[in-house]
Amino acid sequence: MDWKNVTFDWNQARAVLATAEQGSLSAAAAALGQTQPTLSRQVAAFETALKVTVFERVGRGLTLTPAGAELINHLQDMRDAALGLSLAASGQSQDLEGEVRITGSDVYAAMILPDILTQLRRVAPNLIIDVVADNQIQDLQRREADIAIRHVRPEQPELIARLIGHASGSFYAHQSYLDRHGIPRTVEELSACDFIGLADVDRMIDYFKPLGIHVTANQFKARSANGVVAWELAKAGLGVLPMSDLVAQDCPGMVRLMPDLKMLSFPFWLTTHRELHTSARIRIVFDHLADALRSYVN
Amino acid sequence: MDWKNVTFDWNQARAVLATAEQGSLSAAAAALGQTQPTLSRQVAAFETALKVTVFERVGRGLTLTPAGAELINHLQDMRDAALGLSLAASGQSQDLEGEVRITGSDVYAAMILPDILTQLRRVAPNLIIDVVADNQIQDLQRREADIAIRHVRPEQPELIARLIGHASGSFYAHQSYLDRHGIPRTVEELSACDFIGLADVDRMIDYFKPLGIHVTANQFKARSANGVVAWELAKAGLGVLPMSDLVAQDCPGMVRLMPDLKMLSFPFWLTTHRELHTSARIRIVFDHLADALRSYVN
DNA sequence: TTATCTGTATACGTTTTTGCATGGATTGGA
DNA sequence: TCCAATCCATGCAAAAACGTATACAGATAA
Repeated sequence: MDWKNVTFDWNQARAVLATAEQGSLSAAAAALGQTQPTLSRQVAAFETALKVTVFERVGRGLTLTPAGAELINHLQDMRDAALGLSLAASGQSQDLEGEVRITGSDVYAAMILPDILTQLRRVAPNLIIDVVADNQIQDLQRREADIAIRHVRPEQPELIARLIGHASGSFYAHQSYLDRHGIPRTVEELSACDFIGLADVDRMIDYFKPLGIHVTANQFKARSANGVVAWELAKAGLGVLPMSDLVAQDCPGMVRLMPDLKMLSFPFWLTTHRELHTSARIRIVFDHLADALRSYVN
Repeated sequence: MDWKNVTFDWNQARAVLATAEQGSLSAAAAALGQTQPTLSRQVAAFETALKVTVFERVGRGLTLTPAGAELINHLQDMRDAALGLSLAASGQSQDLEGEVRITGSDVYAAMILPDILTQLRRVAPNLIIDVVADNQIQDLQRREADIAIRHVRPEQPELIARLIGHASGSFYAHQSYLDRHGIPRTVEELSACDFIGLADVDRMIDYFKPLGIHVTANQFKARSANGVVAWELAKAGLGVLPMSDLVAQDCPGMVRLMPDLKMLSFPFWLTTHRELHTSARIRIVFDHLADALRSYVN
């Protein structure tokens, strides 16, 4: 590597960019937390060093010369890289340590969060992540968790919520079940299947009705309030279970039933308490979760 | 724009990258033209400012920590942008002025160079470009030109030559000619066409023979030693003319004959004299021509 | 026109950064 | 084991950069 072409003063380059974007040396100085004379000298020194007149001094304010305009894109590239560096560094910072508690349904906690947290480990290795897997919604204001992944918007206006996107769900059954009972191709055939029950069978029955699926409680031949267990029951061929497509799609042997059936799509909300604004620790986890979940949903 | 995240010392960032890539503070200092204590302090200050331990001091030499490794890509992005800035700035430099004489065949000079020189104007606005359009090969050592675009490698070993790539040629005729005489679909039919003559008709006849095209001098019903004129004669429908596909492809009305005919492909050489090594003026034109021609050829 | 506001350039004392010299520490080979 | 080579950290004086204060210039409005 030949460094000779890169030994100009990079801080002066930043000063030039700030001046160009802010429109004046004074504004740039304020933005960068320096003084106007400093910016003035840095910009002048940059022009001398690279032998390019970047600005035309026209009375009050400076104007970019055509030569300067050709350089701006490169300066912006430098700034963007510096911004990326800053973000990465704040993740790697030794100061960024401590515990962040994330809550989500047991299914998401078991099926989706591990991958995301593996990526997060790279970005912020000193954080300790506590995953609270519970289908009951935790109370963020009482600090039962710092960040919640839920399908409902929180009611409390004190909480900060970000809509990640919408996910869809479908009915799934294992191939072994379908081999024995046939593949249901209509809502009527589906209504005759065995189902796996989640926490509240009556709520499930009510939830199925608008889809045209009419079942009775005794069709729920296997039950578990734990979503992961219920999913395993379905994988064992014990019946049909509605499941988020996100979770189900990578599961071999499980067949998505009636793909044309329009199941309700449900929103993905990421919620946290006000400390998001003051805690870099929580912010970086929140932002990373938002990014990662968004890429899962889309 | 919020500059707070970017106000760390960018020169320190460069010091960190150089140290990481060179493997030691001493080597980095030598590469950057500074001293080892300076680098030592810059790296330490960077680590303090961003609260990241980038290097592990292990006896002789430093080793990147995992946290540091996460930052290297961003640092390289910054460096790459700085390099781009440096190149652009050297083009825009007020010092980069004077004349550069480029020679090439009249066809390339008229049909290809203008576009390339328009781009070059943006990159190096203070240069004066003199285009020597001549089908005779100019003598670079006698400074009849600074840079030559040719299809032959220069014999003199004192000259610097770069192979740009290979271009192909084909026979072309105007639609109006083909309307009158029909489209030749075999070498025999092509051998019966009228041709446009360039400088030396006998050499053209010899050149056609290995392709299976046998013509006589009196089939060259129109002639010009000037390639652009010959091309215009062909566009007027006066006959068939072999032409570089590069030049011909964007010419409406001109039809490429027998696309399956394997015409010889010819190399593109960019040649200059030794001053390339000492003149930024010539170097930037040479490099820009090489880039632009390469994108034309490929 | 004049007063005022906004913005840039320069002088000067202070702070920060740099290079030189040096000491301490580790590695590799005699 | 000892020596030489290599490399990093630190003290100190010189050099460079910075901030404060101020002077100067164009734009705006009374």
